[in-house]
Amino acid sequence: MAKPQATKKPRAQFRRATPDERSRQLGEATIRCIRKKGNAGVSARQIAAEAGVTQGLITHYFGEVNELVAYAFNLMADDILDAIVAAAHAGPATPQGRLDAYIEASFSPAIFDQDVLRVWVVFWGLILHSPRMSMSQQKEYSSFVATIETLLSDLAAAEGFAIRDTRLAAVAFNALLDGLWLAWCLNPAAFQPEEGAALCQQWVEGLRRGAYA
Amino acid sequence: MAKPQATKKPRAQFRRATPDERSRQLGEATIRCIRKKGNAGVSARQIAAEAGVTQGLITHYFGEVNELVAYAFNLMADDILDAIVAAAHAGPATPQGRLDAYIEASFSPAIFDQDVLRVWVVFWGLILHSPRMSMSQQKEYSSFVATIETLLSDLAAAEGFAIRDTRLAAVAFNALLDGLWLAWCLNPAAFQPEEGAALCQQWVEGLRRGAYA
DNA sequence: GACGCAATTATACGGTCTTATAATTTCCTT
DNA sequence: AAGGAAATTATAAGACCGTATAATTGCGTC
Repeated sequence: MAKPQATKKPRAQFRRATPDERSRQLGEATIRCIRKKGNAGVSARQIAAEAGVTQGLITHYFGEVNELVAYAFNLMADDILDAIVAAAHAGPATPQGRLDAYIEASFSPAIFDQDVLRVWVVFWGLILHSPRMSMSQQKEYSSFVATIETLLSDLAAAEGFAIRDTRLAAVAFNALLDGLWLAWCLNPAAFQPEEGAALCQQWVEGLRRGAYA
Repeated sequence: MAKPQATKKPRAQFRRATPDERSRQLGEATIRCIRKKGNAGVSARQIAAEAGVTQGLITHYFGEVNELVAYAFNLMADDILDAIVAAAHAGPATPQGRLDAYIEASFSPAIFDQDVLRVWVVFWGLILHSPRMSMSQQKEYSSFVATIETLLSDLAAAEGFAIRDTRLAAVAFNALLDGLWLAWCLNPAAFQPEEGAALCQQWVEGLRRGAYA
């Protein structure tokens, strides 16, 4: 038996890409891996395979896997906030209309989605263990609360009711949204998305009636 | 150099235990491992070492690690619910008093604790991937909501205000609690625990004022 | 069109993981 | 006090993982 000319093994062809292209490609592959397998999907090998490249690229661009995951977190959080804010601005140009649109967008299938929570739970786990991730989270959280704060404050001004501490009210509203999202994703039988949206509206009704004054 | 009499290696002594003892011992070791390292702490080797036994016992009693983790989840969830319910019953024997005590207990350092969330995040991740864990979660969730539902319904009866759907109101209240817990643990600078409790009280005030009628 | 640098692939090493299996010990029963 | 079933330990096999290093190739530049 002779294996004559195969002295050198063939090597895969590849295409060079810019750092931005590769980073985003790897970041999106990371999110897809986590969507599919949760924590079990976070591995340099799997992510590289999902992106169609070799593991070395992760080391090359991010040094270690955690750094790539942190990048993916920012990518996804920004996308979600952008989508919700865009939805809010696309609604009727009144404080009430924008807040309604914000709520509606939060309960839309793109976000009220088990797969999305699956990704988020992995991020939470990392935030609790990595100062690097924690810093990113604080930034993203502030953006969410600030956005809600503006919506609530505009509504209060338009309708003439008082809120003692708008920032805290926004914290509560955001917590209610996240809590409903979490509960529904873990157990979709607990309530209907529309019921969740109604509960948010009722929270706002409490605000109107001076419960937070 | 001679190693004369050591033909047979010594074997560790051990004590037989009842299935209940061992299960609980392993379950508690599991929780300690997760508290310390999150997902990274979920491994048969580490848990067995933490419990001071060998890995074989986990296979012997639980078959696979996931089954042990599900057991640990039930253990911890029951403990927490019991603690909060006990606190509620220890408060003044009025609807208002019990609800206040429930809120206060929820924001106590034993629960409003990063380490506790760290454990919970791991459980959430598993719930989203394992039907077995999901069933446990649904049971625990129902217990929490039912408890709150009773508290709210008693309060409404005592004070004479209306709630259209008490179950949904309880879902919202629970979501608010979980959302605040999550936000604070991920970012303790976001607000003070007392501020969180106040936000819950204000939610109840909205209930009183008929926002959920 | 050849050159050379950086992007990318390929490969190897040491470690931990899960599960399975065999050997040993405890303790209940008689 | 002896015997035996079940609990427990010990060990091994095979897979994956993260990181480091060397080899190759794409592609801008001269």
